[in-house]
Amino acid sequence: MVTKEKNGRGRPRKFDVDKAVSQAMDLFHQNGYDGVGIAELSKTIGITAPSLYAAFGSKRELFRQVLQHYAQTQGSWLPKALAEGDSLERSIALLFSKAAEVYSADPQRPGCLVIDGTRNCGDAEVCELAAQMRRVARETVRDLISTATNLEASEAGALADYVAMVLVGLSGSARDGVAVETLRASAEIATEGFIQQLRQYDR
Amino acid sequence: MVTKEKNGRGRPRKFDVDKAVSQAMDLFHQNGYDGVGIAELSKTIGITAPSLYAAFGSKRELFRQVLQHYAQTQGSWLPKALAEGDSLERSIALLFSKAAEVYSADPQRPGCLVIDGTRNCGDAEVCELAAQMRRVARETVRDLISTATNLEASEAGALADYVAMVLVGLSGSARDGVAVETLRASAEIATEGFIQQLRQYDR
DNA sequence: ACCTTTTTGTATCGGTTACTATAGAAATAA
DNA sequence: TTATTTCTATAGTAACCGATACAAAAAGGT
Repeated sequence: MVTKEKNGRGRPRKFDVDKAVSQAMDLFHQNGYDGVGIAELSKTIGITAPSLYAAFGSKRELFRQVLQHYAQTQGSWLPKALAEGDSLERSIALLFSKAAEVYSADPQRPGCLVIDGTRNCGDAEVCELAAQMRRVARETVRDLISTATNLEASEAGALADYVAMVLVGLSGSARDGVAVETLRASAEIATEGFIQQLRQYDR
Repeated sequence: MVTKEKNGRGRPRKFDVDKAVSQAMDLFHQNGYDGVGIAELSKTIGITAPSLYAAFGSKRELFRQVLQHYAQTQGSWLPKALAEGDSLERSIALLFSKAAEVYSADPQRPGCLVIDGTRNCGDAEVCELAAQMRRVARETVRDLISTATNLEASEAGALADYVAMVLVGLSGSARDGVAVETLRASAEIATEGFIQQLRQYDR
């Protein structure tokens, strides 16, 4: 990590903040934002509630840091997959198949934290945090489509919305317990739909 | 309704049970199972908590009745759409486009209660109730595919899983606030993927 | 009128939620 | 050492969770 706050004068803290964020990420990924309580968080991290609040301010702020950490670790496959393909079709195919694998890789933490971590969440601000990250991801996909083709903005947008819808479907299905191979098969069919529509736009 | 219990001996109840189930359905659809409390339920229905428990037994039992009511009203479009199309391709196209409309018809209750109502739900039994209904829907789709084509069981199953994944994607996207037209466009692309894969299997 | 049955409202149960006031413990700086 | 800073633990806040004990109220049966 870049932020390595130098030790001040006071008593040094007994736990690793980065590790705590990572542990919190796992919990939120498993049970969603509302499904994880301060008691479970502090117990898992191994500190008491006041220490947690001294370090992160609030459950909401902790989740904000968790989302950033997620984007830099678990969620980093998305921009990578988009950059790897040698063509737009291959990039999307890679995106969908990678999603199928990643979303079902850990049976205890299926799906995507950004997509499903705040579903049915009562805290509107927390929902907005995840929504913003989803918007960024959608724009990344849309920009790739725009730069790789000569499509109109509305057409590139429609394709990006379709990609987003498929990712939501794969994440939710993984959360419902659908197996990897099943997910991958659905991802391939979804890829064919994308290619088909792309060619229809492109002519 | 069929069940019209004749008035017994005791004090007559002051509220309509069916109407109460309908109101509870709306609340659960809006905020998910865990997102609705007994206080909100009883306040909306217009009764006190003891009356609610006397009529339904528990929050879990109330939700069970809500799911059945949902299947008979809001969710009845699914088997209808599957039966209406004059071909398998048309049936799936109808299914997806109908889903896009229904899931975003009411901005206050987007998506599907069965798909997203128990997402991140802490009660495992309640999750299983919804999961069972999803399984029934998947089998309905699979049976239609099997009877309409000469595909192997695994191929029909893969197509049914794809259809389920798309429905999850449409419901979740609707819940994320995606507009009707956007949803419909994604549904059409998803339909093309289905048709493409169907033809590939069929040859 | 009296008894039985069922629903009603009041008031509350124990448990959990996110969060914090207070004070002591452990480190550094002077 | 003394003072300052910061973390830690104990204990507790008010509000909410699902679910109830209790008794009065309102109906039918006899």
